[in-house]
This record gives sequence, structure tokens and C-alpha cells, in this order.
Amino acid sequence: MFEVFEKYITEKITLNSAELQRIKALCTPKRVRKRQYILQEGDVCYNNCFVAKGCMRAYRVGDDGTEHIIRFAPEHWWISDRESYNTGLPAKLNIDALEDSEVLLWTKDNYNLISDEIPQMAIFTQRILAKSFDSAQQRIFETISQTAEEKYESFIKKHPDLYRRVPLHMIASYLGVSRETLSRVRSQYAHK
Amino acid sequence: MFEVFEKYITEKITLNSAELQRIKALCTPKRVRKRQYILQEGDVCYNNCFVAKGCMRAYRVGDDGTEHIIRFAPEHWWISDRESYNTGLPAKLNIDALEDSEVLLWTKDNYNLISDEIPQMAIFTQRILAKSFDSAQQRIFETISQTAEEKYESFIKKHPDLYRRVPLHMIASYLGVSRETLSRVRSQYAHK
DNA sequence: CGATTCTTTGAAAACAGTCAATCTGTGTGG
DNA sequence: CCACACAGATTGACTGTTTTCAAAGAATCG
Repeated sequence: MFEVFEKYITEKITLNSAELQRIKALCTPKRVRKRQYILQEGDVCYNNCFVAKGCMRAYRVGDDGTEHIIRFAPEHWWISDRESYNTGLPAKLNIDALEDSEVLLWTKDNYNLISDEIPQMAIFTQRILAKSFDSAQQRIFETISQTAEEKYESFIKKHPDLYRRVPLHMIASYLGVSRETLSRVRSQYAHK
Repeated sequence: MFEVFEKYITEKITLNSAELQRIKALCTPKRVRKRQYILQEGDVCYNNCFVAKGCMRAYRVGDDGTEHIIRFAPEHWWISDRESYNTGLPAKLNIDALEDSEVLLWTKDNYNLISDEIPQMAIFTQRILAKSFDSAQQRIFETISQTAEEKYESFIKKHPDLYRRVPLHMIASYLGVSRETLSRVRSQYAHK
């Protein structure tokens, strides 16, 4: 299971085999079944999580009890509640699996060790976080400026691998529209 | 003008006077008049910008030519196009002043010098970026889960200093609703 | 003042949400 | 292999919210 990560990381940065071994030694592989949580609202997020296989999602529950998907994380994506991870406060996010999945977990302590020992990894992490911020900002722009149809188009462009893979009602939840609306948008969209 | 920053930063981290002097030496203070740009779409963002006085805003222009405000930055806030700053690609954001303002600018090169020489500052910057990400994520959640009225309430809570200070139609642009709608929301809201 | 800029209001139209029913495909257990 | 349950998707009718357009009323500034 670690091989997936190894392939991923060595395409991004150069690591010698001792470093790779160290990173491997400090991580915990985990199989997660569909619907299984790796983080629940109220718990503290202690881990960095890399998705090796399958697909995870992070969502928050609104005042009225509705689930709102904050983001999807298929293979090669990282997912966690950064806020809780950084502050040690209870998480607002729930993270669970949409499919049977395999993830790699590094605790905060272990991840800090890695960052200290392998500066490349620290820099790489910063780059990931910077990109996450950029895409969050991009998404804000899209949600405040686009119609339901445009949002769906943008989603397909951004996640061409996902829009057939995850249930429509979850995409609707991610986009902030009702599933009925998205269903109608999509059927019109298909007729073009 | 630097005193504002000095007060701000020494409340957050401990710096000796040599360090403060160094930071001061590498920065450029700038007065910006209302409506004046410090960054325009298409240019590359080379600076870190700290608002010492007044209020700045970052916005993007949609396909239909409408302005959509990405964020406000009153006193003690940082503002820039991080994406362009990091990648060197043309900025998508415009940043201009809503009031006559005073800002402190550090070029990327100078800021890197500071970060290298004063580790505390590097760490501090990371903390700022992490918080920006958290609040971006919070905002995503709000925009996809709340009604116009709730968004306005959240805005007031988050920016109690701003909602009387910046024009209503800009708050509307920030929230992703029309100014007319926000005007109506607010008048209903006032009757409670 | 006169000219912007900003806000408000009304009425109609477009849009999205809700409710309820139906339809589809998948998988499970008898 | 069938029957059934279940999760997901679709459709129609209705409701409610938001946008749009147009006009007029405040407020601010040179």
C-alpha cells in the first residue's frame, strides 16, 4: 500500500531510500470500509491522511442537520481537518469513506519528525497547503459568482474522474444546490 | 507608519530591536488613495502587503464583467494574491483601496531574507497562512449552507468593524447576493 | 450646489428549493 | 433465482426566494 505513496512522492521530490524508509516506518496504513469514519466531529484531528486507494470525503453538518460536503479526496489526495490538527481543538469536520479505501496515516508527532529530518518534505507540505488555499479561494469565487449550471461544469472540469464516480446528490451537496436542481441541470446539460 | 506594524507584530511574537530594524529596513511604506490599485489582474504579485491604516479589498472579475469581492483587509490584515506570489504567474485578483490607506510592502526577495534571518517570522507567516486557509474553508461552508440572511449575520459577526464602514453593495458582492436582496435582508433584519 | 455614488423600493420574471411520487439499479437473504 | 429492501436518481407541481429592471430617494464629495 505504501508503494502508491512512494510513486507519488518520488515524482514530486527526490528522496533517497533511507529517507523513504524513515517515512514508511513512521506511517500507519489503514483499510477503511465504505461509510467508515476516520474523523468525527468533536474529536481532535491528530493525523495527516494520504489516500492511496478509493475516495474519502470531508463534510460538515449545518444547523438544520444537513450534510455539506467540504471536499472530496480520491487517490493521491491528502485530507484532514487542518484547523483541528493545528489548534488541537475539536474538529468541525467529519471525514469518511465513499468507497472501500486505503489510506496512510502519520500522526502529528511523527509528521513533525519527518519534517525536521527531511527538509524537502517540510517544503513539500508547505506547497500542498499553499495550493489548497489557492483552490479554496478559487472555489469561493465560483460559489459566489456562478449559476448552478456553471458550477456543475466547473466541477466536471476540476474533477473529471469524480463526476461519474460519486453519487449526484453528493456533488449537489458539495456545490450547495439541491439534488433535484442538479439532476435537472445535468439532464439539460446532457442535451447539448 | 511602521509603528502600527511594530505594535502588531510585537504582540504576536518577540523580536529584539535589531530584528525589528532589519524588518523595517527591508519594507516600503506606501500611501494609497481611495480607488487606487496596488495590484491589477494580469500583473504579477511581487509583494507582501500589510495594511497599517484604512481598508483594502481583493476582487475578481467574472465572465460577465461583474466584480466579485474575495476579501476585505482593514487595519492589521495582510493582503496579496498568494497564487501569483507563489507561482509568478499573472494575478487573477485586483487589489485596491476602499479608503485612503497606508500599507507596508515587502518584496518577495526581501521577505525571504527576513524569513531566513528571523525564524520566528517564518513560523509566524506559516501561522497566518494556516489561519487564512481555515477561514477560507469556513467561508465555503457558509456560502454553500446559509441563506442570504444568515450570510449577512455571519458577516456582521466576523467583521463587526466593517459592516457599517464599507458600502452595502460591496458586502453583497462579497456574499454573492445582489445588492437589492441584501438591502431588503438588512431592513427586515433591522426590524427585530 | 451639481455630480457621483450608494441605497431603497416596487413589480415581474427567473431560478432554486421543497414535497411527493415514481423509477432505477444494486445487493442481500431466503 | 427470485423477491425484497435500499440507496440513488428523476419528474411534476407548487412554493418561496432571489434576480433583474427601472425608477426614485439619500448621502457624500469636490
